[in-house]
Amino acid sequence: MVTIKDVAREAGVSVATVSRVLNDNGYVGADTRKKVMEAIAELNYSPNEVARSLYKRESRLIGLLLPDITNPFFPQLARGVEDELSQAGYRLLLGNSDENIQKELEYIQTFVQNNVVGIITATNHVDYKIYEALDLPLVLLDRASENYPAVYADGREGGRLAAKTLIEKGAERITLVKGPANIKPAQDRFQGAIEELSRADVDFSVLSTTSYSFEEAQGWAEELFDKFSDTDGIIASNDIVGIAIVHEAMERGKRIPEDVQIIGYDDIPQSRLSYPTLSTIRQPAYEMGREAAKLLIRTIKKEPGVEQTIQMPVELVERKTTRKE
Amino acid sequence: MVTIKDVAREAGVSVATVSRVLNDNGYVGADTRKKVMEAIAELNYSPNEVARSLYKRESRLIGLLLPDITNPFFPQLARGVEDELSQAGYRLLLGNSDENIQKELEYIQTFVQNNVVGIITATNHVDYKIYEALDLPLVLLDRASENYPAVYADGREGGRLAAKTLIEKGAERITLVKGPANIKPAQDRFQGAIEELSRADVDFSVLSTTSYSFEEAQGWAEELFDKFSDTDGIIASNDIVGIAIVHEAMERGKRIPEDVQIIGYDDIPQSRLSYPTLSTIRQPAYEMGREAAKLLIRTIKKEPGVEQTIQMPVELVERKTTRKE
DNA sequence: TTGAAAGCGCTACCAC
DNA sequence: GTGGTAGCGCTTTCAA
Repeated sequence: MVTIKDVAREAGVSVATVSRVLNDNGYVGADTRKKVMEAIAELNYSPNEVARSLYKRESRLIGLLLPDITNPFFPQLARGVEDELSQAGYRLLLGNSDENIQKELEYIQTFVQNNVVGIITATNHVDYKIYEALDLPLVLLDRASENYPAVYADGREGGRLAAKTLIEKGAERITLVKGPANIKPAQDRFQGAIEELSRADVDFSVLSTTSYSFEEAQGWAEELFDKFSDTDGIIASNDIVGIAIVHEAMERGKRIPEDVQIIGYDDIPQSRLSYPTLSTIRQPAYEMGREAAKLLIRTIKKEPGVEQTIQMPVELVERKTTRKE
Repeated sequence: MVTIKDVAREAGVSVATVSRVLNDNGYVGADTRKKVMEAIAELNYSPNEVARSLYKRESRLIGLLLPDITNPFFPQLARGVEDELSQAGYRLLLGNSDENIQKELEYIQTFVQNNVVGIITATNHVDYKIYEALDLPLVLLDRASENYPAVYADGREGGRLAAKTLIEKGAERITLVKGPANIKPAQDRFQGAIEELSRADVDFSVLSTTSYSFEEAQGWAEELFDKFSDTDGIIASNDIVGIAIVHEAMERGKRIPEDVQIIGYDDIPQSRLSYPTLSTIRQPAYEMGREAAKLLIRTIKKEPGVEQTIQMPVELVERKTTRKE
């Protein structure tokens, strides 16, 4: 490993001087600087971030905690975060929590141990003491909170929009799929839909589910049609479940959208590829990731007047599983 | 921040002793150990990984470089890597390269700067000098190489299997979709398919594509049916493209698998959710991630007799886009 | 404008 | 068994 000492020796100066040119602060004579630059190039030196981090008590690392990167909504978020962060010179320490508080604690701890300068987390456990005790910029992603800056889309509004859409498009026996109880955004959109449905003059029923996953989505779809075979409008808990429902409806020979309309949530990339293509409520995941990163960076840099919360717009994407008029 | 000094003071011992109980090496009296443990608990101390890393010249960090986490094949790999690694006490530094050598270089450099103990990379650029110069355990994931340990599935065999399957199931005018030229595994499976197709007594044509992405998959599918409207068997470059093709075939009123059979590649989770469900060549992505992590850990620990290469089995998953007999 | 040296938090060597 | 201390690679006073 080539260190700052080697560079100093090569350039015939002290390490202090090398450090100065490295960080571009303090006075350095033009020719000295040149010598140092040459030595750096010559030795192909690049500074040890760990030593820097130790001295300054802060690294260029940021911790990102996500429930499960395997769920297609999250890679979008992650990518948004990364693109913004890496551009600003930060690197990402990634953890999957599986919504499991234990894992979450462990990751947060190792983030701290590694001197991260900030944390972005999609957690349902913000109110645990570990977050309170955290002496670090924290931004919530895809989650709202009273106590921390957050970037999220308005789930309640999204739920309302989904319900309203189906009602307007003439669905009369609506089935609402309720996502996992422990996932906050799932409940928000559910509440929004309930609100709108209750207000309107339609029959509706609720299918309660406990996961968002590919593995089980098929099961929920089957259960749905077994229990509510005459439903003519389905509000899915997310696009994965939505796509599974579309699939199951086709299997059962239902005509979409004539017999049954289906609306998803999230607008994950593959919802454009289902057959028929899935109408859905879009959350701008990639942009949310970027915004969260930007917000975090501004907080880290202590820029004045940084907003506490960014609520991203939710939007209806009409495709082929809802009627046209 | 509470440091080892604070613990030492609290426990009335020296930092050396605290360090010994922390690392569980050297002699420590039972009662002394107890006092130290209590002090640690009392102060809620956890050691600074950065300081450790600096002294030992190695961290508990591992760099993972992937082309694009947004492509649904990679989260599976990433998750496999993470699950195995985190269990062994390592944490993940993540980077997306977009197959871009510049970004790749930058990430590798920051991995090194952060004292990672090893790197897992899915790169097409192994032969660049940066990897050569790397004085770190490296394992390739989803890529083969003569020079480095690697975990991958046999793309050639997979390509053959895809072609063989379609031929056996009676396709007579096969269209083979060729993936991006710069992506090694895409070419392997293509070559395998070509090989098998050439050997058999069938007509076939090739559609050349330059991406794997959701955004463009739809376009490739349309182009395919525009150019080869009478094809009765399609070998997709991956499942994304496969799903897009299934979708487009349905749009065009083709019966699947009667009029046209389609076979994908990868077995990403959503291929079970297309309509009809996509037959495909499965790569065990999650397991590949795990194996890569295990291999890396064994290399780091310098265990004797570590295999250089793990070739994972490729497997036909028959679903509804291929005929039954 | 430059260099010497302290110190970031930790580990490991050497004394006792 | 335990403590003192050098030193990991760097940045930043402070003096010169």
